[in-house]
Amino acid sequence: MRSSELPQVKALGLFETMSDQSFERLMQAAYLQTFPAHLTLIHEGVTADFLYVLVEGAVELYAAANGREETMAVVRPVETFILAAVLKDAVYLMAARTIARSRILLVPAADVRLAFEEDAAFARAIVSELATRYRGVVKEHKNIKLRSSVERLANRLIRYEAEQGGHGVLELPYEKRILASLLGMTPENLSRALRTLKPYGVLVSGSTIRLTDRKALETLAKPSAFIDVDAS
Amino acid sequence: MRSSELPQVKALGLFETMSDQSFERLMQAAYLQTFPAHLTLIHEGVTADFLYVLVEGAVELYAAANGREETMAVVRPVETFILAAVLKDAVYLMAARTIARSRILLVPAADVRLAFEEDAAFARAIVSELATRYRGVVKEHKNIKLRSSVERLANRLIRYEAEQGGHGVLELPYEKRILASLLGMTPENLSRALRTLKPYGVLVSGSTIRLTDRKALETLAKPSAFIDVDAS
DNA sequence: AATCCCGCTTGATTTACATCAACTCTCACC
DNA sequence: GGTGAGAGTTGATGTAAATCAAGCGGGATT
Repeated sequence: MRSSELPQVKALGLFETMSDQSFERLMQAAYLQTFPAHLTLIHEGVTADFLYVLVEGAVELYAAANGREETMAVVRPVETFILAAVLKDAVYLMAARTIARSRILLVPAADVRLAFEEDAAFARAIVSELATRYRGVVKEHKNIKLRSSVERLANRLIRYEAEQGGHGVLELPYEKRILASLLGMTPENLSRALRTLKPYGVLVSGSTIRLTDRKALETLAKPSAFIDVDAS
Repeated sequence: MRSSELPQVKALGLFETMSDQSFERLMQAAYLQTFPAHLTLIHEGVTADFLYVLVEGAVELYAAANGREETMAVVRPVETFILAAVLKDAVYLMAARTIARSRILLVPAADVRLAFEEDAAFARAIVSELATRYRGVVKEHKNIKLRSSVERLANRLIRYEAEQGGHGVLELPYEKRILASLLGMTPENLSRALRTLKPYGVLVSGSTIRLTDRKALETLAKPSAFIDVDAS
């Protein structure tokens, strides 16, 4: 694999500390591929053959049961996904599909496990990454169990606004129906929840949202470092 | 630390492959302590100073926000808890309290991180453990997002019955109010949910439950290897 | 420009679950 | 052996959110 995206991949927390040699070898086994939007990349229950690195685009991780389907997470570039299944040589617990046209690096699972054995720095990075992801899911789980849907939405808006520069404006990074599912609600309810937030200074115009009263919104949302913050 | 429980601890997936020397050193830094029931061991938001190994008893992991409090998991012997926080040298995301009188091994976090650096087998075991835990939370998250409370209860009963030998009888391993919170419902609703399961052969007598119609119960519960099974 | 499609919104209704309140039962404790 | 506290149950009621059903509006297709 040769490409201009390589430096971005190497810059990822997971890869940046590993030796250049190991990284080189790992990348030689990898494929960079472009997928159209709305293509299913991974099916639930299939053995994990690749570690995926999303270089460009957007990918939705989802799960289905009982005829229902819910979005579990949305992956944005540059980020890896389904690391745990690869390490355990197990079956994917979530399915994945592209939201938009995406450039994705596919690293064979066996090579990842080999590099883990041979490069101590990579092993350390993997542990750090896994622990962070673990904590991320725990936070998401707390989010669902402890907050109402309006509170979840409010906190999500606050987070997006901060990620996008903190200028009081935010752009929803994907369709509202996906956001709704991610927040554990129906599209209809997301629509209503946004209107509920209007008195708290949330002005919606399509996928652009302005927050004009942070104080009020935060009073409602009660953001918490133990639920909302991404890092560590 | 010297005690008759040491072999049980060494037998844990996390420790069994590590060198005797590293294990010895780790245990020398550790304390074995007995705590009474209903004692809070860990507060949310405090820096992780110890890796905990529950040797005997039962521990509830819970989280609070918005004046609400929910059980996130129940730890049973012999098992470790809050490994991710220890590895990241971060703050606990969940609080912990004993459900019953418990014997707990406290391993200083710094020693765990040191052993991780020095013992490659231990590093491997940690990755495996973390990945398994990660997948466990993902499953729990799917459980909450994709199933109704009655379905969650039905699957939980099926799981307990299997764990306890598959003889059609199971003992609830802790109080119903904790089970209710773990399943994301109120105690009142757990009570009612158990009654709605009566036509499916669920006979309740205190904390003892008999399952007399597995077929019917499974038809309702639709257990899934990607949500319910513990291993990998 | 007309048409279709699909995401989104809005309103009406239903449903699952929480809350509130009262009562029973068990068990620890004096 | 009586008393009180807390777990569990049951019933009545309230509420958040899902479902059902139209309709709107913007973008792609022809």
